Amino acid sequence: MNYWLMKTEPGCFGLTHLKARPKRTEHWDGVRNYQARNFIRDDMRKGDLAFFYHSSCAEPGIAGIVKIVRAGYPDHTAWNPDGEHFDPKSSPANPIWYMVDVRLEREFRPPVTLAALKHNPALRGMKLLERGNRLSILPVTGREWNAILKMADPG
DNA sequence: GCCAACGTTGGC
DNA sequence: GCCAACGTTGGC
Repeated sequence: MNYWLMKTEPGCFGLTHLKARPKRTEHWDGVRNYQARNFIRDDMRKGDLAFFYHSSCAEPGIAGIVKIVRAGYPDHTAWNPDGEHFDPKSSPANPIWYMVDVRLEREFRPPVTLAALKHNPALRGMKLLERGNRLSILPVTGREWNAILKMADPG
């Protein structure tokens, strides 16, 4: 069982969008970075848990937890010439890009903000907090996972 | 809107 | 294979 952090822009697809989906489940498409792709394709397993992180918004932070309910499979949005995520190099025979399905498991109310994460000494060295980090999918250690869970309101 | 950091592209 | 130019990310 692995832990992850997945970034999304709430103005584009945030926790409220996922919450409104049937079974609170949606595929996580549009990853167009090879390092993130490799995590999705090779390392994410059904049953893994991930923090759902809101970026590029007024209050960046972790909005909740999702479960990987389907392991990596080809991202078909790369094959739609009219779509935002079209990539002519990708084809069903050679997909290049992959996605997983995620289901909303828990909502943090309030979210655990980036400012709070930075303030927690237990999270020193966390990849998310390293400067210049731009990866949209990041592995999270068990220690980091537990430290962040403690920061969330029990609800 | 600004800007630093980073990944990708393409000329050579 | 090098590296400058360019585009994107993402916090502020």
